[in-house]
Amino acid sequence: MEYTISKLAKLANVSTRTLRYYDEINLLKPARINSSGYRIYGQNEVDRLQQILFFKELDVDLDTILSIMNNPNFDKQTALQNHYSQLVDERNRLNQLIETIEKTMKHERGEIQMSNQEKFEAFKNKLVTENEEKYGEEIRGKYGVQVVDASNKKFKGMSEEDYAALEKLGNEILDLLPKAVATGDPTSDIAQQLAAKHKEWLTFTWPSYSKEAHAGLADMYVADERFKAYYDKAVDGGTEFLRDAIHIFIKGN
Amino acid sequence: MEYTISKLAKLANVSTRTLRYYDEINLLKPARINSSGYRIYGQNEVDRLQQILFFKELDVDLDTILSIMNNPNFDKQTALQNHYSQLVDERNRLNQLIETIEKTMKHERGEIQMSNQEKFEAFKNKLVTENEEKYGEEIRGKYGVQVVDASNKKFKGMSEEDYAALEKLGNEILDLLPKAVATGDPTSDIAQQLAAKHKEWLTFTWPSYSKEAHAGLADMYVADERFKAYYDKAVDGGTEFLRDAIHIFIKGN
DNA sequence: ATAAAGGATGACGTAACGTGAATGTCAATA
DNA sequence: TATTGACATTCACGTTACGTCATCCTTTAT
Repeated sequence: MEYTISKLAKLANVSTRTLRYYDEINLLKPARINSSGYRIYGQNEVDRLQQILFFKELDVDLDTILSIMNNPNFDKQTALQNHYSQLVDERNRLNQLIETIEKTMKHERGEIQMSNQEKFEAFKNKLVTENEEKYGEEIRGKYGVQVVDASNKKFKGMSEEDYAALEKLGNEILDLLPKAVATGDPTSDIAQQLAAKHKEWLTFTWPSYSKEAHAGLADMYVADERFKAYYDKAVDGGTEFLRDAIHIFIKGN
Repeated sequence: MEYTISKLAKLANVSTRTLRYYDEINLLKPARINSSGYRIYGQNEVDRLQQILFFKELDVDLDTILSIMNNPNFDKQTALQNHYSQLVDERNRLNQLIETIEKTMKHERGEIQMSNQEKFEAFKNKLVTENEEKYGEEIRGKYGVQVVDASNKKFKGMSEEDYAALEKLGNEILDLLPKAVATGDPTSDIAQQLAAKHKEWLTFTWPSYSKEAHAGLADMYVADERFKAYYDKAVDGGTEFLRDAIHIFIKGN
């Protein structure tokens, strides 16, 4: 059986360019050249190509393959051994890399976690501070001056306008809350408006808004007497209602 | 702290060519160029280079590193994830290769084993043939004509001179054996000379001499009545003595 | 007869530098 | 002060294993 270059290429699943290149570097010469200058390959060449591709599979470079195939006394066993060691080394290197990346990713996730945690704590402290400003000494006595001062510092970055807008939003929420509770339905338009406004208010100081965090905060309102007092002061049962409205809100958005 | 190109190169353990290349592809520009056209790097550049090298460690290509470093909103976590998957894939590929090589090596060792086994069988047959020539019909009856003929063919490659030399060695061994036995000591000089000569004789027809094979052959002499008869004919207890001498010989050589 | 398919030979491009060659600059020494 | 050696600069070619044109020739099918 004789093969033209493209027949052989298809047979072995390589490109014709590859075969011409192998010819060029004397790795695989055609059996003969016909009268039109076409490369013609025979069975020997097919076998040799199979051998070449076998070594290539093993990531042996062509130069080495050339040595292997041209030197009959070439110690194939030793060559394989060497290549084997290289591959194992390479695998070890990869394992190292993979481990490093795993650590890095874990570390970064940890940082994000920590940083979110930190932000959350700071945020909580800030709310405490605000409440404190409104309700005075009794809270300060409970949580100490240091915590409050530290949290104040963390949020000093805000501009006057931002702060004013934030205040406005806060007041709008307090205005809206009794009206929403009056509907008795957390899914009502006005209740959902309330939740939306709360989100707006929240994103003002919380850079990375997420539904989970929003829901968590809503739950925290109910669980923490200080916040409960703040919202319940506007209307009785206001905190629970706000929480329910928020939970419904995040499911629909 | 400012660094010239070679200072930074040494610090980061890269070549100056690498730094010039990074400059060329805008991956790492020097902080400034001094009046003589020298590249001057500062602390920022050191840090950036560390980052670059970190990614390089992870086998990220320079083009991607450039994107990562130039785009501050680049999602590092996702990038690492992607790269991580690639590395794992690559490791899987390597595992495949390693497994294939292991199989191949085992297979080839198997072939060598088999071929050695075959040679051993053939060798044994040859000795039988020689004995047969000396002791005639009774052995031929035991082992059949076919085996003998087949083994004869296998060893026809030997030249006249080789064969003569081999015969001479064989006779020398038979001459030496009674004298060695007379000393009563397998560690004696003459016994060890005997063993050495036996090795010489053996390597004549056995291309791949090994201590283990030599010892194995010695044991076989004692276990196989035909060989035992051959050596014991020269001197009583000669076979066992030869075996002991050989065992001692291979330990000292 | 003509067109499509397949063959051949250049020759450039790739990634990340290594390795000169030719030339300029700086600090120290005879 | 002149020189030397270390260090700097910019070309520019080489490396691997082909991919991808461009240009031209041969075979096969219609």
